[in-house]
Amino acid sequence: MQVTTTTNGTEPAGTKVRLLESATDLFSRQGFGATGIKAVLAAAEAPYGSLYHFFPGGKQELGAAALTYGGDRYRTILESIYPEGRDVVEATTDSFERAAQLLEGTDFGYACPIATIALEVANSDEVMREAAADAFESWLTVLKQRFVEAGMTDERAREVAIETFCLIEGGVLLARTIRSAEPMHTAGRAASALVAAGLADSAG
Amino acid sequence: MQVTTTTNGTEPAGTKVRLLESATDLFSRQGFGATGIKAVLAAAEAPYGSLYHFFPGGKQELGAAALTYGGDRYRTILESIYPEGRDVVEATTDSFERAAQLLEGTDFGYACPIATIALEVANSDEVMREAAADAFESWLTVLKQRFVEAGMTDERAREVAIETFCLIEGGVLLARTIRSAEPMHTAGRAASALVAAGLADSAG
DNA sequence: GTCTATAAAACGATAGAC
DNA sequence: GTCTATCGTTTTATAGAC
Repeated sequence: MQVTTTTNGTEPAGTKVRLLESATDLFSRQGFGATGIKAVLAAAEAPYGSLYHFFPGGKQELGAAALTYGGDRYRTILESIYPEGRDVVEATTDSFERAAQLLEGTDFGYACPIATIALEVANSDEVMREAAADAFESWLTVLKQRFVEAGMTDERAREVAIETFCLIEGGVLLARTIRSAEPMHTAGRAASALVAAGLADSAG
Repeated sequence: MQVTTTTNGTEPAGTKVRLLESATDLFSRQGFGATGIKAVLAAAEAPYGSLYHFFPGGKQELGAAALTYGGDRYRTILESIYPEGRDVVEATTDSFERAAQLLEGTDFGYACPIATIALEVANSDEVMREAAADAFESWLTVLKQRFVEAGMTDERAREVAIETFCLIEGGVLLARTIRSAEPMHTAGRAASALVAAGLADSAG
């Protein structure tokens, strides 16, 4: 009787989740290629062989699973920042301010769980690239849905979702590199303005 | 009599430049950690030891030099897209369309020469992080200068420069990951609108 | 079923031949 | 001054002990 199909078990699931959390954290902050599986195992306080037990496909399978895991986690956060009914301009401003605080609070160590890895594997690993693409699309879907509920057309809502995404990802990249939260504040104001413009256009 | 101080020499400089070009290309598309120096040397058709001859500091020095080299090259391109006197809204639209065409023309292999590496080293290699930061700041300076010349205040010009940067970098990240030029077109329209808004505000 | 000890390969770096 | 052959380490992956 196999119980390794779900991660909802009582005891044996713990190691797998710790592995995913460590992998998401290390891969996103140091890069996928630069992080050895040994470092992931050490951070998760897991024995060597457990990686190949939970992820028979080795580092690639762990990488793809970490992208899915990190993508799901941030989607949940996004849904909590944009609860149904909340003013979307306000929520947008809030999401950038939160990211800015997180960056400053972690000495600019906070990183997008997907971006670093996505840029590395976009042209070299199709399996991982698709996992990253699915994660990004799930975020865009959440944003689009909220914008539609706020009154935008489907087409306009997707555009504004993409604009918001680009500003936050570009902001994190610049903020981490120059070690300043300035880009997050600036990008946040621009995103809020674009969301407001999208609402105004659709309201005609 | 040493002639290794400049890269302008007749024959011996060729290898160094080829090394920098290969490094910039491979590091930005596959990642710094995932790319071995052997692969860089092979792409540059340079013998093994030449790397340590031109870059005694090894891989780190090559990485930092590649960031400076790639940063300078794109700054030159940026200056050609935003020549003095050209309408900055038009130039902004143009820069995103060019990036979109480049992405489609290279099967989404085109990548920012800095972004991938910057995300990898932002929290692990201070020397390379500073090289990446200098490159980004040099691009922002070009944009800001053109925006000031077009009539924006210093403060507003830097803000709009940052917004444009974030949209293009976020756009390239998303486009490469989902293998579609859609984000570049969408981000381009948003950037042009933000530049136009910046001009209108300053003209107020 | 869980983990440790080992193997084969690739890495960055260097010493020394030309 | 230019390059090749080699060193020691670290990497991923596996085979087999418990």
